[in-house]
Amino acid sequence: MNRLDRSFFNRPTLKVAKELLGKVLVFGEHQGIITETEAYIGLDDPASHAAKGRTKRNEIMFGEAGFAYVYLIYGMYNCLNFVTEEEDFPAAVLIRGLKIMSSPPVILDGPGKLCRFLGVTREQNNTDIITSEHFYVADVGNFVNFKATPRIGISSGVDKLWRFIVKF
DNA sequence: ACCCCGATCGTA
DNA sequence: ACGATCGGGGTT
Repeated sequence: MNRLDRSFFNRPTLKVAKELLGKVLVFGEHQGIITETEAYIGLDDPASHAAKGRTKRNEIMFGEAGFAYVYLIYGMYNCLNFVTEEEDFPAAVLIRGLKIMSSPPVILDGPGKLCRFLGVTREQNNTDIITSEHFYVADVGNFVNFKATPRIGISSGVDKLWRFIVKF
């Protein structure tokens, strides 16, 4: 497995979000192809948790690239992100879709479903994806086409086409 | 202490 | 179309 290093994540978030498509997410016994991502970028992105500055919850987004940002949404669901870009610039990529290559394959179309299946919870918040033994992303040479759309479930920043989804 | 609401999902 | 469910963050 050609595991992604910190320099992959320490780049412009739109590049990282697009290039994560087709990569393999490994979490313990589970692994799957990333099929859908969203970018959340900087203090000026109104849809980002970091839009109103640093807080206890979002401070991980201000940290070093290559760490997991996991938060609870709607009191029930966990969402998995990977922090991108330089320290002190808040940005992350939300992992929204995964295809588990079992037989038959399992399609996980949604950030909450994906975390529930994998068993990702807030215990994984702040995990270093670059050095963790059981939690990382690998490049297996998959090439994918994708399309860009507005992000899902947000009420501002709808003009930005920062959701990326593989085309079959 | 209180209130509003959210990067969702399953059911109707 | 709507309810579940609860913590984050702002306000009193």
